[in-house]
Amino acid sequence: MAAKTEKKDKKMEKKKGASKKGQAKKILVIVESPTKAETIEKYLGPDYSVKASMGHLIDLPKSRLAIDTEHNFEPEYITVRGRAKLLKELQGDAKKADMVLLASDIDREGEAIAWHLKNAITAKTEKVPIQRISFNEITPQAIRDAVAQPRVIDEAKVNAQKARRVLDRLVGYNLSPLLWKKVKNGLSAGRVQSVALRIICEREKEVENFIPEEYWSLEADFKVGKSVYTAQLVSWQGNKPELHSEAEVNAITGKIKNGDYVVSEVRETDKTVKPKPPFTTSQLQQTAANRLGFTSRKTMQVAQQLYEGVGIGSSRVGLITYMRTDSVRVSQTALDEVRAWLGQNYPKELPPVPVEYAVGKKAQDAHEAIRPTYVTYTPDSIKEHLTRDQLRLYTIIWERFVSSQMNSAKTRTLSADISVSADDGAANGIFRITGTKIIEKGFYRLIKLLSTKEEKGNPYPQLKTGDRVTIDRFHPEQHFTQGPPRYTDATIVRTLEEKGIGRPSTYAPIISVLLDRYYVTRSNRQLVPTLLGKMINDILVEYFPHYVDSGFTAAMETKLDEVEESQMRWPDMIREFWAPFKARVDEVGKTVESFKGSLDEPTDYVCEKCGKPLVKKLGRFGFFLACSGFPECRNTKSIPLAKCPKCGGDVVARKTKGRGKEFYGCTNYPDCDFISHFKPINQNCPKCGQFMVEKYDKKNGSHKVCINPDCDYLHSSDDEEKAEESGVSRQPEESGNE
DNA sequence: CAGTGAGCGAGCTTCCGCTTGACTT
Repeated sequence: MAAKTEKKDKKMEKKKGASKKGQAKKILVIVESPTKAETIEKYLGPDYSVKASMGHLIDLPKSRLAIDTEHNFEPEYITVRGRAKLLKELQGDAKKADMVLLASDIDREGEAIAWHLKNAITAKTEKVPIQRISFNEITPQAIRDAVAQPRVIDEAKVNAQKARRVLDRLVGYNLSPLLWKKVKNGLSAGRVQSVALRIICEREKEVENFIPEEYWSLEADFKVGKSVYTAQLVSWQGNKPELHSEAEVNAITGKIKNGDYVVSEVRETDKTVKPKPPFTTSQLQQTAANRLGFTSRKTMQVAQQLYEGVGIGSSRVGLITYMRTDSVRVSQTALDEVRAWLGQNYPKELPPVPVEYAVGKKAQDAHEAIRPTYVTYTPDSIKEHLTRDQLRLYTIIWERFVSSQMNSAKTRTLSADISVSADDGAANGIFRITGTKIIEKGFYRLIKLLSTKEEKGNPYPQLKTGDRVTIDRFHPEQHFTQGPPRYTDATIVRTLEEKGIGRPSTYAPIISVLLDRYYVTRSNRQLVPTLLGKMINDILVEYFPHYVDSGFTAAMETKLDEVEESQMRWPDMIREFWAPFKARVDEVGKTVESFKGSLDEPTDYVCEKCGKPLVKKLGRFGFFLACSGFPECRNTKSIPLAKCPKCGGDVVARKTKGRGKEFYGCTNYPDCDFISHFKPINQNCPKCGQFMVEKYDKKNGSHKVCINPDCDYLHSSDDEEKAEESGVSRQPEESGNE
């Protein structure tokens, strides 16, 4: 199998020969993650040696298709570039061992990793027995059980992975070159990224087509004794009020301003609020985005740090379980621990039996939920050892897990209707006051960073039917209907997960690839497709609608299940897909005109050399402005992002020589040395008029700051607040499990 | 803190999913 690099390795093998010292032979266990290897080695003791493969070592080559479409789609596997050394080490270790236990993850990919490892080891030595073990939690008991029940590799599962891999390769490596030919070199398309792009583009169309409409709301303050309550007009003449203009509002207030107001009905309803389940990867990314302003990528980076561990005292402590998971399952050990901790600290909020959560249908369930490894490390107790970002992410993980095993909260909502008849008696309206209070705190006692205003309650009116109240003043307010919100990291990840597209390990990279290809830009946290992105999407949707649809992935998964249950042979599955797909690729390649040349985006900028308009183009280094008079006029310039506060010139994006990190400098350099490491946002400081930037730093997270060092506008603002201001807060925070 | 684009060329780009460092500043 792993043909390519093996030949070279064989020579080395003979020289090393018999094991040197009288080292006692051991059982070699191979897992995927080195952090896991460390932990498991501790659990298993001195007879075992645990090593990590760090994911796949054997895969398709990057440089060519490597699928024999003429002969049963046989893939040509090679050792992944840069992994030969590690593979050789594992082969060497295996040779010295008494037995090898392949303990890669329990999902499709893990089974394939085990299979490749087995082949690679067998190619070296056939003497060592190789078996497969699996566990889906890292606890001493689970590991011991797994070791006691070794099994053989599940070939059907491996075949399902092979089919998945081959299918993705065929789609990606056929569609991408078509785009190079028809649009531009270096572009890409694939089963997952193209659907993500499509989802974003379709939403953008809705945003573009949305026509805001004016409407008005009418609130009123009422005095009851010394208290003042704000109420909303909910009914007028027996109907829900639809107010389109100030005049309509004034017509109402005119009629009722001297009316009699009496409480006509008071209702109280109680609601049980259940705690949310512990985090999966997708939920963690969503919550960290909404609460902390983190991108998916940043969430995963910080989570990785917590997983690998931080120095506490003299030792390194892994603070959370594995961060790439689709399951909310929790080990019995962890349940016992959290219940013991709650018994000590919140005995009244400890339910008699553990709270259970259903694992999602699509979950492969190879790992536990993301939870703190030790509940006793409360966020407060370890805050000195963590950076601000680590602490905040750890805090939401800790709060979410601990609260998930606490009692539900109970809230009571009072809704009081205040009726008014118009002066002439011919009209009537109802204003409604609502107030909520918490009557049983339950898990609300614990959560702090995760709590919302709603959970904290709001003023609870003391009113009963028949009370007379007096009007204090009206607050008419103008509004405009809002279009659908653009996707953010949080909402695109939620949507992809719902549709079964992508995996926990790929949610963040999917967003990154759309940004890297310039298909999408991020603007105030929103994902906005570029002209290029829209064009690519239009092409794919027009010519390959079936393959860039979430239904394609769903159908694929169904068939992979059949392969996994040995009801279908994997080459048959691929063949079924391949014939029509390939025919379509060829046809489009032959018949469809090139789109090159229609990529330029008109702008309002004018060429200072020849007076013609400038157009926005995409080059190897991103977008830039070029004269539409090309080739007569070859003027080009960078896109101005803001006015330079030092000299009034243009601030543009630049990349450093070394690794191409973006920064923002004045075009008048070297005459003007203004430079900013932070990207100007399309907003000027209301205090001093200079431009503002979005800053990310360890101390403050992400926040808007005025670029002027002498101006303190918004210097102290925090991401949590910002996340709510940024216009995306209307979107429900997480997938509705209410 | 350069220069980017299109025509002949020449060779390269690309997928999804599993894992970390090794790079810079």
